[in-house]
Amino acid sequence: MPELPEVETFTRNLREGTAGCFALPGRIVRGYRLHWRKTLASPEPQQLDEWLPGQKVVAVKRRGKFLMLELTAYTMLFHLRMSGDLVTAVLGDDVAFKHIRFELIFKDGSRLIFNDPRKFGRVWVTPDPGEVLSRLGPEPLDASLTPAEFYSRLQGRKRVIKSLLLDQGFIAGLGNIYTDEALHLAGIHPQTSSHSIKARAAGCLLEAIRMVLSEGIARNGASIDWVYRGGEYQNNFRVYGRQGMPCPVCGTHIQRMLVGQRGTHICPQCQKK
DNA sequence: CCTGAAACCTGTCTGC
DNA sequence: TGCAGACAGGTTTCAG
Repeated sequence: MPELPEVETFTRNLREGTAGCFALPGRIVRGYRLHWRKTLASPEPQQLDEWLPGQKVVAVKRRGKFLMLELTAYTMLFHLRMSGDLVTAVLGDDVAFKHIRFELIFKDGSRLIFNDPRKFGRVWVTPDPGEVLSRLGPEPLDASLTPAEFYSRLQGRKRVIKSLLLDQGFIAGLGNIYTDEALHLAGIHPQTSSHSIKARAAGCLLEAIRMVLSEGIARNGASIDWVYRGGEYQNNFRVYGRQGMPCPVCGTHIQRMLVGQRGTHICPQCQKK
């Protein structure tokens, strides 16, 4: 489900609290419950029995599409993949979620619930989060990624631009929605070879990526179907899911195509090869 | 190194 | 109403 803006929204809510979601920092872990074995990527469950009790939540952070709970001596990482959802509740609450895969239980009886219908989501606990995050590319919103650096990275690869933007090792956090939106905003056809993008266009693309991600964060992410709720960015889509509808820039009908086996939405007028 | 296909899963929607 | 098939915000692995 979620891309960078949606994970950022979860992160902010769990760090600071919001209506219907309480803040995690300061809570002490009592234990956990694992309802679907594969959801726990690492370590083995018996290792968690040893590691988790007594750990305090020190901070809640995001890196790419990973949400990180920094504990006293370990880091717990969540990847929500296609349908993961993180919600808070109190022990004993009758929770309406039908697909709970993992729960983190705190000493005060509160709990963090990982609900995930499609079972693609994963949880890691590790003393060194670098083990899980080492292959990620740069954060798109981090100022240390300069237009010159971004251009140079594009030049170093010879791939279809949309597939490259979806590659988390190239840049971390973009998914199918924000990639389509950014390419449209930058006026770049998704099948353009990364190698052929000029410095000026690369600068536009980086700027477009930052615009759509910032706007997504400002609107608490995008809610499209039953999976994720609470976001408003779906009301600002320029092309995603709008096949047959007019381009907001020129009025041409938006087309849907496949690029790297992913549904892709373009304005054929604004995004020429 | 690059691409496409398949696998991992369940839920929803469309068309017959 | 029932049912098959397509499709879904992601990532990994494998064949060519």
